Amino acid sequence: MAGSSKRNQNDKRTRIIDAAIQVIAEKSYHLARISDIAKVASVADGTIYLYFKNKEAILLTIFEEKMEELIGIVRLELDAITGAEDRLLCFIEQHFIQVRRHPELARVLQIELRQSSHFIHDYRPESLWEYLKIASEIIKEGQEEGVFRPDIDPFIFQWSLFGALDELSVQWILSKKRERFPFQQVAQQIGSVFLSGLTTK
Amino acid sequence: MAGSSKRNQNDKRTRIIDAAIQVIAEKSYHLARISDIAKVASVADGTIYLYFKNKEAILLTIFEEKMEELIGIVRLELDAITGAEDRLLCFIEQHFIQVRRHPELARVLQIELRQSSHFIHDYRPESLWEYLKIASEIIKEGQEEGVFRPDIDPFIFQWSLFGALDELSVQWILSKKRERFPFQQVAQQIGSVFLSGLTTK
DNA sequence: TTTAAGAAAATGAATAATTATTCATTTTCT
DNA sequence: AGAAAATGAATAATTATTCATTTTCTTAAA
Repeated sequence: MAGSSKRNQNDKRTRIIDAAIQVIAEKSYHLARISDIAKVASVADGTIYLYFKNKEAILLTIFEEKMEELIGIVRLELDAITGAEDRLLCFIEQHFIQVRRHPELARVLQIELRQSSHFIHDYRPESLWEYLKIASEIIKEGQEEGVFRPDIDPFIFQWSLFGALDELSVQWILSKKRERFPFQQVAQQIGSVFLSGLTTK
Repeated sequence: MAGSSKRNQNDKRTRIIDAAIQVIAEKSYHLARISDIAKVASVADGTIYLYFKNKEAILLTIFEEKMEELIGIVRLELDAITGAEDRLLCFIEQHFIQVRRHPELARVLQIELRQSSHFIHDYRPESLWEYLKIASEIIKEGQEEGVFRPDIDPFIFQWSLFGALDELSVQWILSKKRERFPFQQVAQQIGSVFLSGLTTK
Protein backbone atom coordinates (compact mmCIF):
# COMPACT_ATOMS: atom_id res chain seq x y z
CA MET A 1 0.00 0.00 0.00
CA ALA A 2 1.34 3.38 -0.90
CA GLY A 3 2.23 5.49 2.08
CA SER A 4 1.62 2.66 4.49
CA SER A 5 5.15 2.83 5.82
CA LYS A 6 4.79 6.43 6.87
CA ARG A 7 1.39 5.79 8.32
CA ASN A 8 2.64 2.86 10.32
CA GLN A 9 5.47 4.95 11.65
CA ASN A 10 2.98 7.51 12.86
CA ASP A 11 0.85 4.79 14.32
CA LYS A 12 3.81 3.49 16.26
CA ARG A 13 4.74 6.91 17.53
CA THR A 14 1.15 7.55 18.56
CA ARG A 15 0.95 4.16 20.22
CA ILE A 16 4.02 4.98 22.28
CA ILE A 17 2.63 8.33 23.37
CA ASP A 18 -0.73 6.86 24.26
CA ALA A 19 0.90 4.01 26.11
CA ALA A 20 3.10 6.44 28.01
CA ILE A 21 0.12 8.51 29.11
CA GLN A 22 -1.64 5.39 30.27
CA VAL A 23 1.30 3.86 32.11
CA ILE A 24 2.57 7.10 33.65
CA ALA A 25 -0.93 8.01 34.84
CA GLU A 26 -1.25 4.62 36.44
CA LYS A 27 2.17 4.11 38.03
CA SER A 28 3.59 7.65 38.21
CA TYR A 29 6.49 8.89 36.13
CA HIS A 30 9.35 7.44 38.12
CA LEU A 31 7.75 4.01 38.45
CA ALA A 32 6.74 3.90 34.80
CA ARG A 33 9.41 1.70 33.22
CA ILE A 34 10.33 2.09 29.61
CA SER A 35 9.66 -1.61 29.31
CA ASP A 36 6.13 -1.10 30.66
CA ILE A 37 5.44 1.55 28.08
CA ALA A 38 6.96 -0.60 25.36
CA LYS A 39 4.81 -3.54 26.33
CA VAL A 40 1.59 -1.54 26.28
CA ALA A 41 2.57 0.03 22.96
CA SER A 42 3.48 -3.43 21.58
CA VAL A 43 6.98 -2.41 20.56
CA ALA A 44 10.42 -3.38 21.75
CA ASP A 45 12.15 -1.26 24.39
CA GLY A 46 14.73 -0.10 21.89
CA THR A 47 12.11 1.03 19.42
CA ILE A 48 11.08 3.81 21.76
CA TYR A 49 14.53 5.30 21.30
CA LEU A 50 14.00 5.49 17.56
CA TYR A 51 11.17 7.93 18.21
CA PHE A 52 12.26 9.71 21.39
CA LYS A 53 15.66 10.80 22.63
CA ASN A 54 15.02 9.53 26.13
CA LYS A 55 12.36 8.92 28.72
CA GLU A 56 11.94 12.57 29.62
CA ALA A 57 11.50 13.52 25.97
CA ILE A 58 8.33 11.43 25.93
CA LEU A 59 6.96 13.51 28.77
CA LEU A 60 7.88 16.79 27.12
CA THR A 61 6.42 15.66 23.80
CA ILE A 62 3.16 14.78 25.53
CA PHE A 63 3.13 18.23 27.06
CA GLU A 64 3.81 20.08 23.86
CA GLU A 65 1.50 18.16 21.58
CA LYS A 66 -1.41 17.81 23.96
CA MET A 67 -1.24 21.42 25.09
CA GLU A 68 -1.36 22.61 21.50
CA GLU A 69 -4.38 20.38 20.98
CA LEU A 70 -6.04 21.78 24.09
CA ILE A 71 -5.32 25.35 23.09
CA GLY A 72 -6.89 24.71 19.72
CA ILE A 73 -10.04 23.29 21.26
CA VAL A 74 -10.42 26.09 23.81
CA ARG A 75 -9.79 28.79 21.22
CA LEU A 76 -12.44 27.23 19.01
CA GLU A 77 -15.00 27.20 21.82
CA LEU A 78 -14.20 30.81 22.67
CA ASP A 79 -14.61 31.93 19.08
CA ALA A 80 -18.31 31.20 19.37
CA ILE A 81 -18.75 33.57 22.30
CA THR A 82 -18.72 37.33 22.53
CA GLY A 83 -18.33 39.51 25.58
CA ALA A 84 -15.39 39.28 27.94
CA GLU A 85 -17.47 38.09 30.86
CA ASP A 86 -18.95 35.09 29.09
CA ARG A 87 -15.65 34.33 27.45
CA LEU A 88 -13.92 34.16 30.84
CA LEU A 89 -16.60 31.84 32.18
CA CYS A 90 -16.24 29.68 29.09
CA PHE A 91 -12.48 29.46 29.59
CA ILE A 92 -12.94 28.34 33.18
CA GLU A 93 -15.58 25.82 32.23
CA GLN A 94 -13.49 24.42 29.38
CA HIS A 95 -10.54 23.86 31.67
CA PHE A 96 -12.58 21.55 33.87
CA ILE A 97 -14.38 19.94 30.96
CA GLN A 98 -11.08 18.94 29.40
CA VAL A 99 -9.71 17.61 32.69
CA ARG A 100 -12.76 15.46 33.18
CA ARG A 101 -12.73 14.31 29.59
CA HIS A 102 -9.10 13.19 29.69
CA PRO A 103 -8.32 12.34 33.31
CA GLU A 104 -5.24 10.26 32.52
CA LEU A 105 -3.75 13.01 30.39
CA ALA A 106 -4.63 15.57 33.03
CA ARG A 107 -2.81 13.53 35.63
CA VAL A 108 0.29 13.40 33.46
CA LEU A 109 0.21 17.12 32.63
CA GLN A 110 -0.74 18.44 36.03
CA ILE A 111 1.01 16.06 38.39
CA GLU A 112 3.59 13.79 36.82
CA LEU A 113 5.11 16.37 34.53
CA ARG A 114 6.10 18.38 37.57
CA GLN A 115 8.24 15.54 38.79
CA SER A 116 10.51 16.17 35.86
CA SER A 117 13.32 18.22 37.26
CA HIS A 118 14.20 19.38 33.81
CA PHE A 119 10.70 20.57 33.07
CA ILE A 120 10.54 22.58 36.27
CA HIS A 121 13.97 24.12 36.16
CA ASP A 122 15.15 24.54 32.61
CA TYR A 123 12.29 24.04 30.21
CA ARG A 124 10.52 27.01 28.66
CA PRO A 125 6.90 25.90 28.50
CA GLU A 126 5.88 27.99 25.52
CA SER A 127 2.54 26.28 25.19
CA LEU A 128 1.70 26.90 28.82
CA TRP A 129 2.27 30.56 28.21
CA GLU A 130 0.11 30.40 25.13
CA TYR A 131 -2.61 28.87 27.27
CA LEU A 132 -2.26 31.62 29.87
CA LYS A 133 -2.32 34.19 27.13
CA ILE A 134 -5.86 33.15 26.32
CA ALA A 135 -6.85 34.29 29.79
CA SER A 136 -4.93 37.54 29.82
CA GLU A 137 -6.27 38.44 26.40
CA ILE A 138 -9.80 38.06 27.69
CA ILE A 139 -8.94 40.36 30.59
CA LYS A 140 -7.54 42.97 28.26
CA GLU A 141 -10.58 42.76 26.02
CA GLY A 142 -12.82 43.23 29.02
CA GLN A 143 -10.83 46.22 30.17
CA GLU A 144 -11.12 47.79 26.73
CA GLU A 145 -14.83 47.09 26.70
CA GLY A 146 -15.00 48.76 30.10
CA VAL A 147 -16.58 45.79 31.85
CA PHE A 148 -13.44 44.80 33.76
CA ARG A 149 -11.59 46.89 36.31
CA PRO A 150 -8.69 48.75 34.66
CA ASP A 151 -6.51 48.51 37.77
CA ILE A 152 -6.14 44.73 37.49
CA ASP A 153 -2.81 43.59 36.03
CA PRO A 154 -3.66 40.93 33.43
CA PHE A 155 -0.29 39.28 34.01
CA ILE A 156 -0.90 38.79 37.71
CA PHE A 157 -4.51 37.85 37.12
CA GLN A 158 -3.72 35.15 34.60
CA TRP A 159 -1.44 33.40 37.08
CA SER A 160 -3.97 33.68 39.89
CA LEU A 161 -6.67 32.18 37.76
CA PHE A 162 -4.43 29.46 36.43
CA GLY A 163 -3.27 28.63 39.95
CA ALA A 164 -6.83 28.28 41.13
CA LEU A 165 -7.93 26.16 38.16
CA ASP A 166 -4.84 24.02 38.39
CA GLU A 167 -5.03 23.42 42.13
CA LEU A 168 -8.68 22.44 42.01
CA SER A 169 -8.08 20.12 39.08
CA VAL A 170 -5.19 18.51 40.90
CA GLN A 171 -7.30 17.96 43.98
CA TRP A 172 -10.03 16.48 41.85
CA ILE A 173 -7.58 14.15 40.15
CA LEU A 174 -5.99 13.05 43.41
CA SER A 175 -9.17 12.72 45.45
CA LYS A 176 -10.57 9.25 45.85
CA LYS A 177 -14.09 10.52 46.25
CA ARG A 178 -14.34 12.94 43.40
CA GLU A 179 -17.83 13.95 44.43
CA ARG A 180 -16.13 16.25 46.92
CA PHE A 181 -15.24 18.42 43.93
CA PRO A 182 -18.35 18.51 41.74
CA PHE A 183 -17.05 20.13 38.62
CA GLN A 184 -20.16 21.97 37.68
CA GLN A 185 -20.26 23.67 41.04
CA VAL A 186 -16.53 24.27 41.20
CA ALA A 187 -16.53 25.98 37.83
CA GLN A 188 -19.53 28.05 38.79
CA GLN A 189 -17.99 29.16 42.09
CA ILE A 190 -14.59 30.05 40.66
CA GLY A 191 -16.25 31.85 37.81
CA SER A 192 -18.46 33.74 40.18
CA VAL A 193 -15.65 34.82 42.51
CA PHE A 194 -13.19 35.82 39.84
CA LEU A 195 -15.82 37.56 37.78
CA SER A 196 -17.26 39.55 40.70
CA GLY A 197 -13.73 40.46 41.68
CA LEU A 198 -12.96 41.58 38.21
CA THR A 199 -16.00 43.50 37.05
CA THR A 200 -16.46 47.19 37.48
CA LYS A 201 -19.14 47.98 40.03
CA MET B 1 28.41 21.32 80.35
CA ALA B 2 25.25 19.67 81.59
CA GLY B 3 22.85 18.81 78.81
CA SER B 4 25.38 19.57 76.14
CA SER B 5 25.05 16.11 74.67
CA LYS B 6 21.36 16.53 74.05
CA ARG B 7 21.87 20.03 72.79
CA ASN B 8 24.59 18.87 70.44
CA GLN B 9 22.31 16.17 69.13
CA ASN B 10 19.70 18.77 68.38
CA ASP B 11 22.32 20.97 66.84
CA LYS B 12 23.34 18.17 64.56
CA ARG B 13 19.78 17.41 63.56
CA THR B 14 19.13 21.07 62.93
CA ARG B 15 22.34 21.38 60.96
CA ILE B 16 21.28 18.52 58.72
CA ILE B 17 17.86 20.05 58.10
CA ASP B 18 19.31 23.46 57.37
CA ALA B 19 21.94 21.97 55.10
CA ALA B 20 19.29 19.98 53.28
CA ILE B 21 17.19 23.08 52.67
CA GLN B 22 20.22 24.91 51.36
CA VAL B 23 21.49 22.11 49.12
CA ILE B 24 18.10 21.04 47.81
CA ALA B 25 17.17 24.66 47.05
CA GLU B 26 20.40 25.08 45.15
CA LYS B 27 20.66 21.82 43.22
CA SER B 28 17.08 20.46 43.26
CA TYR B 29 15.99 17.39 45.16
CA HIS B 30 17.19 14.72 42.78
CA LEU B 31 20.59 16.29 42.26
CA ALA B 32 21.08 16.96 45.96
CA ARG B 33 23.36 14.14 47.06
CA ILE B 34 23.29 12.86 50.61
CA SER B 35 27.01 13.45 50.59
CA ASP B 36 26.46 17.11 49.62
CA ILE B 37 24.08 17.59 52.50
CA ALA B 38 26.46 15.80 54.85
CA LYS B 39 29.33 18.00 53.76
CA VAL B 40 27.43 21.23 54.32
CA ALA B 41 26.17 19.97 57.69
CA SER B 42 29.70 18.90 58.61
CA VAL B 43 28.74 15.34 59.40
CA ALA B 44 29.50 11.99 57.82
CA ASP B 45 27.11 10.55 55.28
CA GLY B 46 26.14 7.77 57.65
CA THR B 47 25.31 10.17 60.44
CA ILE B 48 22.34 11.44 58.50
CA TYR B 49 20.83 7.98 58.78
CA LEU B 50 21.01 8.16 62.57
CA TYR B 51 18.58 11.06 62.41
CA PHE B 52 16.48 10.28 59.34
CA LYS B 53 15.18 7.04 57.93
CA ASN B 54 16.12 7.98 54.38
CA LYS B 55 16.52 10.85 51.98
CA GLU B 56 12.83 11.39 51.49
CA ALA B 57 12.25 11.52 55.24
CA ILE B 58 14.40 14.64 55.35
CA LEU B 59 12.09 16.29 52.86
CA LEU B 60 8.97 15.27 54.73
CA THR B 61 10.44 16.41 58.04
CA ILE B 62 11.24 19.80 56.55
CA PHE B 63 7.67 20.01 55.34
CA GLU B 64 6.10 19.06 58.65
CA GLU B 65 8.27 21.13 60.94
CA LYS B 66 8.45 24.25 58.82
CA MET B 67 4.76 24.23 58.03
CA GLU B 68 3.93 24.02 61.72
CA GLU B 69 6.26 26.95 62.29
CA LEU B 70 4.61 28.92 59.49
CA ILE B 71 1.13 28.14 60.77
CA GLY B 72 2.13 29.39 64.21
CA ILE B 73 3.46 32.65 62.82
CA VAL B 74 0.46 33.30 60.61
CA ARG B 75 -2.00 32.45 63.39
CA LEU B 76 -0.17 34.87 65.67
CA GLU B 77 -0.37 37.67 63.13
CA LEU B 78 -4.04 37.00 62.55
CA ASP B 79 -4.84 37.09 66.25
CA ALA B 80 -4.04 40.79 66.23
CA ILE B 81 -6.65 41.53 63.60
CA THR B 82 -10.42 41.59 63.75
CA GLY B 83 -12.88 41.53 60.90
CA ALA B 84 -12.94 38.82 58.28
CA GLU B 85 -12.00 41.15 55.46
CA ASP B 86 -8.81 42.43 57.05
CA ARG B 87 -7.96 38.97 58.29
CA LEU B 88 -8.17 37.58 54.77
CA LEU B 89 -5.93 40.34 53.47
CA CYS B 90 -3.49 39.65 56.27
CA PHE B 91 -3.40 35.95 55.42
CA ILE B 92 -2.63 36.72 51.80
CA GLU B 93 0.04 39.24 52.74
CA GLN B 94 1.67 36.87 55.22
CA HIS B 95 1.94 34.14 52.63
CA PHE B 96 4.07 36.34 50.42
CA ILE B 97 5.99 37.84 53.32
CA GLN B 98 7.06 34.38 54.46
CA VAL B 99 8.03 33.32 50.95
CA ARG B 100 10.20 36.38 50.52
CA ARG B 101 11.69 36.00 53.99
CA HIS B 102 12.71 32.37 53.40
CA PRO B 103 13.16 31.93 49.68
CA GLU B 104 15.25 28.76 49.95
CA LEU B 105 12.69 27.11 52.20
CA ALA B 106 9.91 28.27 49.92
CA ARG B 107 11.65 26.68 46.99
CA VAL B 108 11.91 23.39 48.81
CA LEU B 109 8.30 23.42 50.02
CA GLN B 110 6.70 24.73 46.87
CA ILE B 111 8.78 23.18 44.14
CA GLU B 112 11.13 20.42 45.22
CA LEU B 113 8.75 18.71 47.61
CA ARG B 114 6.45 18.04 44.70
CA GLN B 115 9.09 15.99 43.00
CA SER B 116 8.72 13.45 45.75
CA SER B 117 6.48 10.82 44.30
CA HIS B 118 5.62 9.62 47.77
CA PHE B 119 4.59 13.06 48.93
CA ILE B 120 2.29 13.54 45.97
CA HIS B 121 0.70 10.15 45.88
CA ASP B 122 0.59 8.63 49.35
CA TYR B 123 1.37 11.24 51.96
CA ARG B 124 -1.40 12.91 53.97
CA PRO B 125 -0.20 16.50 54.32
CA GLU B 126 -1.97 17.25 57.59
CA SER B 127 -0.16 20.52 58.07
CA LEU B 128 -1.11 21.71 54.60
CA TRP B 129 -4.71 21.12 55.50
CA GLU B 130 -4.19 22.98 58.73
CA TYR B 131 -2.83 25.88 56.72
CA LEU B 132 -5.81 25.81 54.37
CA LYS B 133 -8.10 25.65 57.35
CA ILE B 134 -6.92 29.10 58.37
CA ALA B 135 -8.35 30.42 55.11
CA SER B 136 -11.62 28.55 55.23
CA GLU B 137 -12.17 29.58 58.84
CA ILE B 138 -11.83 33.21 57.86
CA ILE B 139 -14.42 32.67 55.14
CA LYS B 140 -16.83 31.07 57.55
CA GLU B 141 -16.34 33.91 60.04
CA GLY B 142 -17.04 36.42 57.32
CA GLN B 143 -20.15 34.59 56.28
CA GLU B 144 -21.39 34.57 59.86
CA GLU B 145 -20.60 38.26 60.15
CA GLY B 146 -22.59 38.77 56.99
CA VAL B 147 -19.77 40.48 55.11
CA PHE B 148 -19.02 37.50 52.84
CA ARG B 149 -21.40 35.92 50.35
CA PRO B 150 -23.13 32.93 51.88
CA ASP B 151 -23.27 31.04 48.58
CA ILE B 152 -19.50 30.59 48.47
CA ASP B 153 -18.30 27.13 49.48
CA PRO B 154 -15.37 27.68 51.86
CA PHE B 155 -13.87 24.37 50.83
CA ILE B 156 -13.71 25.30 47.17
CA PHE B 157 -12.64 28.84 48.00
CA GLN B 158 -9.70 27.77 50.17
CA TRP B 159 -8.28 25.71 47.33
CA SER B 160 -8.77 28.50 44.80
CA LEU B 161 -7.01 30.97 47.02
CA PHE B 162 -4.23 28.58 47.87
CA GLY B 163 -3.76 27.75 44.21
CA ALA B 164 -3.44 31.41 43.32
CA LEU B 165 -1.02 32.19 46.17
CA ASP B 166 1.01 29.10 45.44
CA GLU B 167 1.25 29.64 41.71
CA LEU B 168 2.33 33.25 42.06
CA SER B 169 4.91 32.33 44.69
CA VAL B 170 6.26 29.61 42.45
CA GLN B 171 6.56 32.00 39.54
CA TRP B 172 8.31 34.51 41.76
CA ILE B 173 10.73 31.87 43.00
CA LEU B 174 11.47 30.58 39.50
CA SER B 175 11.68 33.93 37.77
CA LYS B 176 15.12 35.32 37.17
CA LYS B 177 13.87 38.86 37.22
CA ARG B 178 11.76 38.86 40.30
CA GLU B 179 10.74 42.45 39.71
CA ARG B 180 8.18 41.04 37.31
CA PHE B 181 6.30 39.91 40.40
CA PRO B 182 6.48 42.79 42.88
CA PHE B 183 5.13 41.20 46.02
CA GLN B 184 3.46 44.24 47.41
CA GLN B 185 1.46 44.69 44.26
CA VAL B 186 0.77 41.01 43.78
CA ALA B 187 -0.61 40.70 47.30
CA GLN B 188 -2.71 43.81 46.82
CA GLN B 189 -4.14 42.61 43.52
CA ILE B 190 -4.98 39.12 44.69
CA GLY B 191 -6.47 40.50 47.85
CA SER B 192 -8.51 42.97 45.89
CA VAL B 193 -9.88 40.43 43.42
CA PHE B 194 -10.68 37.72 45.94
CA LEU B 195 -12.18 40.17 48.38
CA SER B 196 -14.38 41.91 45.81
CA GLY B 197 -15.44 38.50 44.59
CA LEU B 198 -16.26 37.39 48.08
CA THR B 199 -17.99 40.34 49.69
CA THR B 200 -21.71 40.92 49.66
CA LYS B 201 -22.65 43.83 47.46
C1' DT C 1 5.60 -10.97 -11.87
C1' DT C 2 9.59 -12.48 -9.64
C1' DT C 3 13.79 -11.83 -7.44
C1' DA C 4 17.40 -10.02 -5.00
C1' DA C 5 20.23 -6.54 -3.04
C1' DG C 6 20.44 -2.91 -0.17
C1' DA C 7 18.23 0.23 3.05
C1' DA C 8 15.45 1.08 6.89
C1' DA C 9 13.19 -0.26 10.93
C1' DA C 10 12.78 -3.01 14.83
C1' DT C 11 14.40 -6.05 18.35
C1' DG C 12 15.78 -7.21 23.20
C1' DA C 13 19.69 -8.95 25.77
C1' DA C 14 23.65 -6.92 27.75
C1' DT C 15 25.65 -2.93 29.72
C1' DA C 16 27.07 0.82 32.43
C1' DA C 17 26.63 4.29 35.57
C1' DT C 18 24.66 5.95 39.59
C1' DT C 19 24.22 6.89 44.53
C1' DA C 20 21.28 5.84 48.66
C1' DT C 21 22.11 2.97 52.28
C1' DT C 22 24.63 -0.20 55.35
C1' DC C 23 27.70 -1.68 58.90
C1' DA C 24 32.35 -2.92 60.72
C1' DT C 25 35.30 0.09 62.88
C1' DT C 26 36.66 4.20 65.40
C1' DT C 27 35.87 8.06 68.36
C1' DT C 28 33.58 10.39 72.00
C1' DC C 29 30.93 10.49 76.03
C1' DT C 30 29.25 8.79 80.74
C1' DA D 1 35.19 0.16 81.15
C1' DG D 2 31.19 0.20 78.74
C1' DA D 3 27.78 2.62 76.08
C1' DA D 4 26.52 5.72 72.62
C1' DA D 5 27.45 8.31 68.67
C1' DA D 6 29.79 9.01 64.58
C1' DT D 7 32.39 7.64 60.61
C1' DG D 8 33.00 6.73 55.54
C1' DA D 9 34.40 3.02 52.49
C1' DA D 10 32.09 -0.72 50.38
C1' DT D 11 27.85 -2.48 48.64
C1' DA D 12 23.86 -3.59 46.15
C1' DA D 13 20.12 -2.84 43.42
C1' DT D 14 18.12 -0.46 39.77
C1' DT D 15 16.78 0.44 35.02
C1' DA D 16 17.53 3.78 31.13
C1' DT D 17 20.06 3.27 27.22
C1' DT D 18 22.87 1.03 23.66
C1' DC D 19 23.97 -1.69 19.69
C1' DA D 20 24.92 -6.16 17.32
C1' DT D 21 21.68 -8.81 15.08
C1' DT D 22 17.33 -9.83 12.77
C1' DT D 23 13.29 -8.64 10.24
C1' DT D 24 10.75 -5.94 7.09
C1' DC D 25 10.40 -2.86 3.38
C1' DT D 26 11.83 -0.61 -1.14
C1' DT D 27 13.39 -0.54 -5.60
C1' DA D 28 14.69 -1.90 -9.95
C1' DA D 29 16.47 -5.30 -13.07
C1' DA D 30 15.37 -9.70 -15.29
